[in-house]
Amino acid sequence: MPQKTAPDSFDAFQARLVEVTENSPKRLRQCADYVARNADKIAVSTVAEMSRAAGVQPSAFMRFCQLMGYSGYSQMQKMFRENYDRRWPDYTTRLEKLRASGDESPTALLAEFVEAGRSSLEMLAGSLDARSLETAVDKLCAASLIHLIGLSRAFPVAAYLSYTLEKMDVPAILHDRGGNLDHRHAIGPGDVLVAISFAPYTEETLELARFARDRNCDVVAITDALNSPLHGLGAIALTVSEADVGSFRALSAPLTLAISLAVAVGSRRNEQK
Amino acid sequence: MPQKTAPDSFDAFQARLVEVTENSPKRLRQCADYVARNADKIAVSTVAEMSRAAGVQPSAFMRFCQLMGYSGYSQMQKMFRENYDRRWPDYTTRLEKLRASGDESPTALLAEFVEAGRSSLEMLAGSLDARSLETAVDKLCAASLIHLIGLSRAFPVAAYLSYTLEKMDVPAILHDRGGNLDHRHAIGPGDVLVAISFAPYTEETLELARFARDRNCDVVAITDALNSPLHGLGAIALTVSEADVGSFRALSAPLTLAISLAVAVGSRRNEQK
DNA sequence: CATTTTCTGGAATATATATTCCATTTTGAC
DNA sequence: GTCAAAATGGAATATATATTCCAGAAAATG
Repeated sequence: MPQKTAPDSFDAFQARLVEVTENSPKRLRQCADYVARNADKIAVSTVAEMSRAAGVQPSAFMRFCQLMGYSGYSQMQKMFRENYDRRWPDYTTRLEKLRASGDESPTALLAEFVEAGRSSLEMLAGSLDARSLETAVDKLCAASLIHLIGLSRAFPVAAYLSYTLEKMDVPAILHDRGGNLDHRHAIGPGDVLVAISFAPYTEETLELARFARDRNCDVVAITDALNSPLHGLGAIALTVSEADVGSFRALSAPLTLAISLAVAVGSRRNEQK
Repeated sequence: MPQKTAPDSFDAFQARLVEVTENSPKRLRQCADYVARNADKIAVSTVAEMSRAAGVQPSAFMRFCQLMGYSGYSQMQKMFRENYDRRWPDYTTRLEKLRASGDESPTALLAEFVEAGRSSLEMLAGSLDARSLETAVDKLCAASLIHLIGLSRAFPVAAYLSYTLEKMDVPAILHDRGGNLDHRHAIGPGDVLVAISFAPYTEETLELARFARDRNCDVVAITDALNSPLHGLGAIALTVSEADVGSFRALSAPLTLAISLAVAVGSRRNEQK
């Protein structure tokens, strides 16, 4: 099986990995998938550690190494140790370099956004009100149907919530205005609306939130500032601010909040069943 | 002398190293000097290799380790391997621990996702290939029309790209499969496709990428692992991996990459006008 | 459904590597 | 220069780790 010559560069390794993944039995593919995500760990880990992390037996991992064209784990690891040098420089120096390379370059820009994202996440962890989060989870667990709305810049957050909830078998509907169709009358008693909006606040989102409130449905708001109009509706507000680069903002913090919310709700609901 | 507790951080290690160097016999100092210059090699080398490189016997190197406060080379190496990469103790096991300890509160979960997001961003800055990013920006600046596709979990990223590009007056179309309508024949010569997909890779995304390639359009791929099928298409690949919590992943890193890309393209195009 | 082939897990073994030990050499003090 | 103390190198041993092997399970084939 391991007729081909062993990949001796990172690129060759990558190419072979793609081939291998295509049609391989379950365990081998598990190895390939794990390795694809964690290739850098090979240099400093034992087969035992790698196989455990990949969720397979050491012997299965050995077979994977052979499939990749190596005589065994040791030979594969050797390749990584030899190429290990400057491939993954440490974060701080890398970031400085990225920034130094001129304001307008894409890498400098990336460095800025990475920094902004990191500090936004820090703020999120530090300042989100734990009690509001608890309440939001409680309400969403009790809901018969969860409605989601988020337009313009907030749309990716709403879409991701929709994806995650569906994956966890939690009934949820995304009001995405596709075809300019309205589904507001699907909002019934016992339902909860999650409304997501950042400045400048989309009127349609606010309006749906008002509609839900008038029908005595709870509203959970994911928004960006204390003066957001969503606060005025008596919504359970989760406030999350995102640092900006120039006038642009990534969505790291709101998305992280969203997935935490979804997973918390999903796992609690599935336990109750 | 080696009664002190073993240094468990790089700084502590360094401090101890200085002490040790001061008044030590010849061979031990040789070890200290070599290690001072090549500390990073410890994680991936054996005692034999280290001692040979330092010009001493393995046994001398062992004595050096003990002088440093460790029980032996293995313990010292362990410290370096653990600090080698900050995302180590992987999140799956941490979540298991968290669950085992009964702390299943949404706040704890949020903390996990925040941590995962922060380290993903760190990885993004540390490992993204600057040249690929440059090439991607060049191609996208030259494109007459930019096509975007990303389905399932990748959809929020595609949607956000679409939003940002439009805001910056860059002509772009999101192939979102709404109404199950296809728009592939809108892809013309001189256009570029940005295909976004994460495991498990969506067949429709791959297919559109193949279609674009067959029409001689460049494809920029935002994907998550080395074995992504998008690599096989000769696409300009931007690989970004996201740490997971349990089996869930937020999108902080891919989204940050996406907005950097969009802003870089947008501002360069607007300059050129 | 029976039969062959492939795949899998775990235990047994081989190998590499770390670690200790001790005879010999060097160093420093008187 | 002699003696004691410290340092050194290399061989012997212990330990960790990789690797192989095989019996049983699962899939594929006819």
